[in-house]
Amino acid sequence: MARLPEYLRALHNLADSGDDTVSSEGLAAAAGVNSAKLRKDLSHLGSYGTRGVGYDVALLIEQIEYVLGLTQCRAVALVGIGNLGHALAGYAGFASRGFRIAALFDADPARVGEEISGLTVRHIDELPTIAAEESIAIGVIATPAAAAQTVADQLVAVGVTSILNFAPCVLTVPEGVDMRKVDLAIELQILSFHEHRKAALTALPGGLVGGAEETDGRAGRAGVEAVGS
Amino acid sequence: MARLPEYLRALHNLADSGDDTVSSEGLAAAAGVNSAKLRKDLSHLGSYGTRGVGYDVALLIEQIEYVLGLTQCRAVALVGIGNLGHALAGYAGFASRGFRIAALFDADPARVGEEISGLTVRHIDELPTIAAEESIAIGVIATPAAAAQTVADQLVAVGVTSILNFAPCVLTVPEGVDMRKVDLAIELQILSFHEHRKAALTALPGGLVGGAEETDGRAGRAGVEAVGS
DNA sequence: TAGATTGTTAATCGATTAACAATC
DNA sequence: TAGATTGTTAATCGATTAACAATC
Repeated sequence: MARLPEYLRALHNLADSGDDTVSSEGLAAAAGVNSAKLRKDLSHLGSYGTRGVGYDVALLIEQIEYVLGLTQCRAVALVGIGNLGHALAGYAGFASRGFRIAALFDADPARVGEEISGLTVRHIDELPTIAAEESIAIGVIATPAAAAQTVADQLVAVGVTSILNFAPCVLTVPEGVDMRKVDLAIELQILSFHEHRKAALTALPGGLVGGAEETDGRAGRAGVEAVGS
Repeated sequence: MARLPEYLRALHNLADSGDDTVSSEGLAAAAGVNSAKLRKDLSHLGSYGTRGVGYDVALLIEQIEYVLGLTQCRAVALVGIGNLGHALAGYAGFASRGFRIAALFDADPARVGEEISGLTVRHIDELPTIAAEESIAIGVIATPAAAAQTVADQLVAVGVTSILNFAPCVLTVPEGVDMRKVDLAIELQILSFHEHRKAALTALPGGLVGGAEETDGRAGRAGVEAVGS
């Protein structure tokens, strides 16, 4: 299911290129996955392909958008207008994919009142009022870690049941509230691990260097997968 | 392995609280995982716990940092200094967790020369020179999708073997180059799916409302897991 | 010794994927 | 009909987790 958005993006690209039909092989390549996996994923949506032909691009876009609930534009509240919050507020990719940033909040009075791409930053205390006015569906937390749990509680209190957390901490929410997390530093740390591993491999006594890079790479990956990467 | 950074963060919090020992149960709770999973993960690093006592916080931090290769500070090159690039360049969370943003690049001459938190934006053509000077270990791509593959190729050409991609597209890199992807719009689309599902559940004919929320929530989750979320 | 907690086993579960029958 | 491609089966693989022996 988490792969449907990736398929959707690939399908939009295909539609823009003028293709109106695509095989599982072709779409899988565009989305960077195995074609059997793609067919299995799509079969969960129902049967929208034609054997011997492929999938109708426009129809599949329609179906995936329906399943993802993208046929209605969802209102997003963004809390924490620091560096990252500023970037998210101005990120064009949200609007172009069915989301509307409907309100910006911060706890710092110095930031309240600032205008960012057409929206005024409100104080977090105004959340209940504005959440009702704008029927906020999704909350995005871009505050420091210390404030994040309080903000999550406030979002839940006004009825938000989907939260995207950028703060580097674990948040607790009630059953029924969906929470996703993006931690930029953790992404780098995972890459750092791979760097470290690759460095260790090339330093191995008797290890091959240069031309044998591919083979080494494969061996290294297998080792990583064994510890659960 | 992808969970080690999360454990590390929890351990740092514990150390700051003055704890010098922690049980698998306690650390698992702080990191938001099952304690059996945590013990299994840690056992892959070697045996650093004491039966009947728990784990030594300082020792475990040391071990995880070693495995993740965080004992050396890694130099990061950031390419694409738009909205998101600005935020990443100023993000304090990188420096505090063992990474140094060593260079900023953009292809737009209008952006070259701008100064952001002490660094001057360079033209992407200067990448080969500066990558060598700063021994860049990790590349971060925050360009529009259309430019991302070219940038990835350029990074690979100067010897970067770890890339974090924020552009909403699939990138192809040679064997041996590690690639991670963060797509902010996809995160929202996944939340949108859950919103859609929850709305469908409450609208079910004969569906329970109000007090039965928890039970509904569980049923909903089970249904989602069945389609592979 | 008694209590606590790790490290590991083994069972379970879900995700992946090759292969192929169904069918356009 | 022949070729192509889906939808599904079944085998495989890895990840999760309860349970417990080892041991501090």
